[in-house]
Amino acid sequence: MAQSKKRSECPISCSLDIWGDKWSLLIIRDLMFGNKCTYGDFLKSPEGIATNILASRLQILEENGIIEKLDHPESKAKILYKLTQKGVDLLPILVEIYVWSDKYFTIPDDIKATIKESRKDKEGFIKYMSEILKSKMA
Amino acid sequence: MAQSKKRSECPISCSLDIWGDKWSLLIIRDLMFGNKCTYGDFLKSPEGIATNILASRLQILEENGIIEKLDHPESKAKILYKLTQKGVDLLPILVEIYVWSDKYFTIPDDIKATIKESRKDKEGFIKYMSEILKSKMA
DNA sequence: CAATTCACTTGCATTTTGCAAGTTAATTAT
DNA sequence: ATAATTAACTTGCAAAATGCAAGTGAATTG
Repeated sequence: MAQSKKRSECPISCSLDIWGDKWSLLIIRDLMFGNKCTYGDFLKSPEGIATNILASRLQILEENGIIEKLDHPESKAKILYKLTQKGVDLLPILVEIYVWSDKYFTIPDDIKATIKESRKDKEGFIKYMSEILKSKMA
Repeated sequence: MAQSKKRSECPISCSLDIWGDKWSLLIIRDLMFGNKCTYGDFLKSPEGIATNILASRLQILEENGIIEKLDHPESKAKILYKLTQKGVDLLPILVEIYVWSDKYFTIPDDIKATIKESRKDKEGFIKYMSEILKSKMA
């Protein structure tokens, strides 16, 4: 089920082999900014990912070391998904996607404010967010 | 054939609706860094995109204002594809993908050198590359 | 003016996606 | 204690997207 084989040695291509689809970065977005960390959380996102697709993406992301599965502190029935450092390091990419979107799309106001924030001091924002995400990392 | 409808108002989601697949960013990479600008050029890239997929992606990218089609100065049989400003503005995203890849993949040496370059002065590199790309813009 | 190049298009098999309906273990409600 | 609910998946199947090979037609080259 893993990402079968890479198409070339190109870093862009290798990256897309892992998370270059319509869903993976949304899961990562949810983990980064959405305060979501369970299977059920991801299902609730407005895009409406199908359950089987979610399971398959989570597996690929885990196999590639972007996320990991942990026991949920509240319940044995739940699984806690979290970003690894490799996953957290995708943050600058997501930030640049936000910045690009901000230039070319109409963006919901709350997100727009955060983007504006991040643009003022991109490095600072990324460091700040990374710290928050790391602190969530058990 | 256009990107039918957006899944949510989220900028990440809207962005992925346009170029969130395994091929679009490779075409954009070729236009940015590969000195490629024709249909035949894109076909020659090592990943081996199928002709019908290439046609479909080019159409979607054009419909979304990322690229445009121009008469090729050398021949009426050729079409010149180029990035619009909206396309050029994807550069920071590509750069961050390179930077991430550099940390987690083994990267071909020539690309590695350019990434190292870009990391030294990210803003400068992006400005410099943008100028080059703009100058290619007829 | 015949062969080649260029940018596609078409047909079809394979793969992936999307949807609905399970399944199983853990938890909560009675 | 047990019944209903929740959580994280899995399964089956239809629909859509992808990949491959073989065209097509206009422009260009030999």
